[in-house]
Amino acid sequence: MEKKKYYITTAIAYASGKPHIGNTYEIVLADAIARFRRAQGYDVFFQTGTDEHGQKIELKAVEKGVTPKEFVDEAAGEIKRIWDLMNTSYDKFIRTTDDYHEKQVQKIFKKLYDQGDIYKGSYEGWYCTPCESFWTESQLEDGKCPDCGRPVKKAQEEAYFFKMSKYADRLIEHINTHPEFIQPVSRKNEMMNNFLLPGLQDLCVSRTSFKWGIPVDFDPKHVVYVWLDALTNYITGIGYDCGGEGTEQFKKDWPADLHLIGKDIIRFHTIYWPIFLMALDVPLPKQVFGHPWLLQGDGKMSKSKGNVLYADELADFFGVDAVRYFVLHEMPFENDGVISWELMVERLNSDLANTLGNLVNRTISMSNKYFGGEVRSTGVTDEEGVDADLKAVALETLAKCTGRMDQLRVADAISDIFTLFKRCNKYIDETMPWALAKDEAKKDRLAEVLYNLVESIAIGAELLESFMPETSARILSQLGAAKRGFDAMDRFGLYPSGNKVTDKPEILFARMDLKEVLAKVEELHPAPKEETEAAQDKKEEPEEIELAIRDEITYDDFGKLQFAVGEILSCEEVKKSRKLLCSQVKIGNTVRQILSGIKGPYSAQEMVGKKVMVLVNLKPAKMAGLTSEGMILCAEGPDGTLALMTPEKDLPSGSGIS
RNA sequence: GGCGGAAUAGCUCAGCUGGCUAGAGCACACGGUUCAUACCCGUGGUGUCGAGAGUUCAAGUCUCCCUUCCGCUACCA
Repeated sequence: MEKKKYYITTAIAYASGKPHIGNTYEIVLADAIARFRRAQGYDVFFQTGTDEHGQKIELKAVEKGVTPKEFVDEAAGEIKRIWDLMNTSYDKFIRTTDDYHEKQVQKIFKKLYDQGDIYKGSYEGWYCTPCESFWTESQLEDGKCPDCGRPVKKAQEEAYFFKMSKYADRLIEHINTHPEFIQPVSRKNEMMNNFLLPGLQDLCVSRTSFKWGIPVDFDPKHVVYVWLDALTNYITGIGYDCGGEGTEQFKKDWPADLHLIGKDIIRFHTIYWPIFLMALDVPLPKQVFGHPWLLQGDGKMSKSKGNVLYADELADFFGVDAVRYFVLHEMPFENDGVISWELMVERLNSDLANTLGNLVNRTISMSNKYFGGEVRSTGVTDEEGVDADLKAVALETLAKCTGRMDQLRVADAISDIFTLFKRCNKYIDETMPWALAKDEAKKDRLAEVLYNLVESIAIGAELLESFMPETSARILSQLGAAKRGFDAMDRFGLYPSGNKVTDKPEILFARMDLKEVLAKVEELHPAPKEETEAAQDKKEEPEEIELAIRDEITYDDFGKLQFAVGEILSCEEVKKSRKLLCSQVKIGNTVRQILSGIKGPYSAQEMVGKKVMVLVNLKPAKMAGLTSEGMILCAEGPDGTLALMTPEKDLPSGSGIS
């Protein structure tokens, strides 16, 4: 019988630096799902990789004094090293600098252009001269270049656009008829309400402001927009051929069964990606799951504090499987999870060392102590039904896990397995093997109890394989048990009677002392003293601002702007707006209402009484439902600090400028 | 501002289409046990189920309103 295929992907990691534990979470999650599907008998293909183009990488390479290619070679190597360290079983590691990928992206771009989905237009946006980069309105941070924080100016550049709206109706239809397409469903509503239903904007799919990308072959001053480049990895990696047939693998594996991605890039995967595929006449992936994030314990992750957590460091402390267990178990389906050294130690001690490790250890110890390691089924069962209950729990665990995994509720699946281990611990208390051992007549009963335990643990350990492969193998090996396969999980008693467990059980997970761990962490990452931190901040200050001169204007142009001194009579916060303050400003004999985005740096109270410069003949505008009749002028520092512009001497309100 | 979500034990959360004394895990306390990595098992707590009003024989569970938090998104002259 032919196995059913299952194609799963992670997002490809951006090769700009070392991935922290939050980034690493995704590959582990995907690995757990992939392994589980394999165990279920699916023919799994699991792809991951790196996204290696884009301006940020180009800049980082320059900073480092290497070529972009050298830069990404190293970064990709580091990412792959961590993926391997975490024992992830991916089948393919694609890099967007791979030649077959680049070639296909060019062909795709050309095809879309030829069929009219991509057209040449001009792109108006905000240009940062020093960075030579374009930004959209929404990319700006406080109206400044998000990369360097310097001012930007409006400019135009030639660019290619994709006609998104052409496919919008089809996509809406698809999403509505495939409720499982976007997971969790709350994300579906966000995409519908914010993008699809209001109408899609055409997407700019080329850049001329930097070079490190895949060139548009028929117009080489453009490079392909990184997302169009990156997303196609899902098909190029398995042998898609634009305009051709594609490989056998492509025909078999596409469409993908699951794109596993972070919740921050759902828009790209559930709107742009499906539309690109529609334009290429390729079927859509079956499901996109935007998983939540794993956050640092105190929320303030910063390199200077040394509290960024990396998978390799955590693995050094706790072991790979403990880290896998933590990230998989602590991540709920929809909410962000939290990781910290404290929580890590807590989980290790209570779940791994106490519940699981100790269970395996005590069971093997008893087998050795009472029967020289031989585990024999005698069929002497109890009268109260304790055995039956244990067996029932052991036999239902696979079905419970399967149900959870089908819903991508990986954390719950692990909990189900631990429910079995806890049941085993309880079983020991109920049967009290040490008491049975004192009575020679109960020896057969004792043997049966230990057999039931070993068998139950063997079942649990095998189920654990998808999540903690190494631990699973270690337990089975200590028990002297072989894997039976999911198909045989419906039977209790497959552990060969008379088999022997190891005579020297190893500790699976040693308990750790939180204080010791924290002390070691402190040694590795001494927290910088506050003073030095402040000193560092100061050092960064005196950088001179590079002035970007805008287009020259005439005196007449300037004369159009009417400035006057205004006195703030009253001021209040605009409710439900993040930045707006609403001021009543006396300017000469008039009073105007002016809104300004300065809540935060200035409170409503401290505004009152101030004399400020106002641009008075600006066309009134509505903001947050209120009318603003003018603009209060502020100077803005490179870091976004705001300072009201006030006349240096006290002048009556209404005074003009000269 | 628009759309959506959440508010339940000290902490993290379950509670589907309304129905018996509101649950789990962790933490804490007490008791039991000793095979085991001072471990495991059992027992326990006040939970105004965010505030208020309503529908109903009956409401964490439905409706309205309020408050607070969160997500996406727009704006921030």
